Amino acid sequence: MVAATQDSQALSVERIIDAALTIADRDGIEAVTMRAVGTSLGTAAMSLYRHVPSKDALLELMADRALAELPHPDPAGDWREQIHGFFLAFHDLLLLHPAVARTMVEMTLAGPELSVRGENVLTCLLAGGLDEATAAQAITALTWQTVGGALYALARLNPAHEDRSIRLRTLPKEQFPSVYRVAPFLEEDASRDHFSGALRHLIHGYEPAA
Amino acid sequence: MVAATQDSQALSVERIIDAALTIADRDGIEAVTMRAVGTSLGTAAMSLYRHVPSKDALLELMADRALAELPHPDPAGDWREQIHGFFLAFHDLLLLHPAVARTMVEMTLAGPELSVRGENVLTCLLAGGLDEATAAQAITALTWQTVGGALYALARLNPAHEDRSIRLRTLPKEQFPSVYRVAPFLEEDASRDHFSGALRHLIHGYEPAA
DNA sequence: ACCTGAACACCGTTCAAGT
DNA sequence: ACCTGAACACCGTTCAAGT
Repeated sequence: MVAATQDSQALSVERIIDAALTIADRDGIEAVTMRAVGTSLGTAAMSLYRHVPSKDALLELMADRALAELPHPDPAGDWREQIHGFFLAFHDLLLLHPAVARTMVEMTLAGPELSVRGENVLTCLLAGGLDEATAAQAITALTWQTVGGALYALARLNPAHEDRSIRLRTLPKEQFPSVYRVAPFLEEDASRDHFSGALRHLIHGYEPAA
Repeated sequence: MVAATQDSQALSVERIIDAALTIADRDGIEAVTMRAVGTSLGTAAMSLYRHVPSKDALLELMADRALAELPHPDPAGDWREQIHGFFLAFHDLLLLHPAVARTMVEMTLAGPELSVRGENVLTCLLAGGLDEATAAQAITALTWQTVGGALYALARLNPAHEDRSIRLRTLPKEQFPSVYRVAPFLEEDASRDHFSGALRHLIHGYEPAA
């Protein structure tokens, strides 16, 4: 009649995805092991396999769940602004859920949440006057720019990055004059504004010739 | 004068890198284990640790070795052509060495081979009239576009990709009209020309205002 | 019928014992 | 001084035995 404890609550795909995302956001994607997810739900690791076929499938489900927080670009608005806003939000979301960025490069995602946004993005691009071939190319380019930019920002956030800055400064100044001229901008925090600017350049590159 | 031993038994960092790259190119990055590399050289896995501090370090060394095949962009030539040619060659190289593409997103690479090309790329961009901040942004954007594009092409080459095409066609046609309009271009082989075109758009986006 | 402990076939890396 | 087998602390996943 009365459930013994909250931990003994029925297992479900939803609860498994939630638990895995919590671990990933807190301790990183490498902390997401079937044993750890099981333990956090008070069950054996093997019980998860009744609801999820494999760890890879779980990673995809986690990504699609996180992607559900993305806004929907509005084809009625100015296409440049809609595209810019959407991919900036995408970038922000990947920084919040580093595990999703990693999953996106490991697997080719095509979950329901991403599909719906894809439809809207393509509608915006077509409404902006891009032909079908160019729109296909643009959505790919924008996505990789976003995932790449997020991975780059994430790499700079972790401690191991210090090594890289140090290595940059050990390059002989005479042989690397351009690196030294640009270094202050390469070393500055990979900020939201930085990515936002790159995004505007990319969108500008796809502007149909007037 | 000590004879340079062509002796196949003499272990060295160079031979370890070569053996690891051979395995990676033939069987994929997941086949690169310390045990496998050791076996292919006729030694125990543990012997490798005398020449290489860790597996991660080996992966970085492998990437830098492969990157040595890259051309050097020429700051004296037209900057658009030089940049385009260099990143297209970069793309080709990543398709030849899939392991390198993976390593580039896992770690922040800054080996000697990449540093030299970075200097030349930046010199081209500065010569093209980009200011320091924009040049820093552009080299990052171009790199991620290239790595992302290569990973995307590689993902389409492996068998698991079929699932994705199938999933795309199961979307309800009425709710995904734009996806269906663009689908033929999304599904066509991610060819060299496809990437080349995206690269031109990106470079065009960074063209200084006349 | 559902759950799970033990086990399997792997990893990277440590360490002490081998030559 | 060099090398390496065994071992440690992990993985994802299978499977048969438990309830």
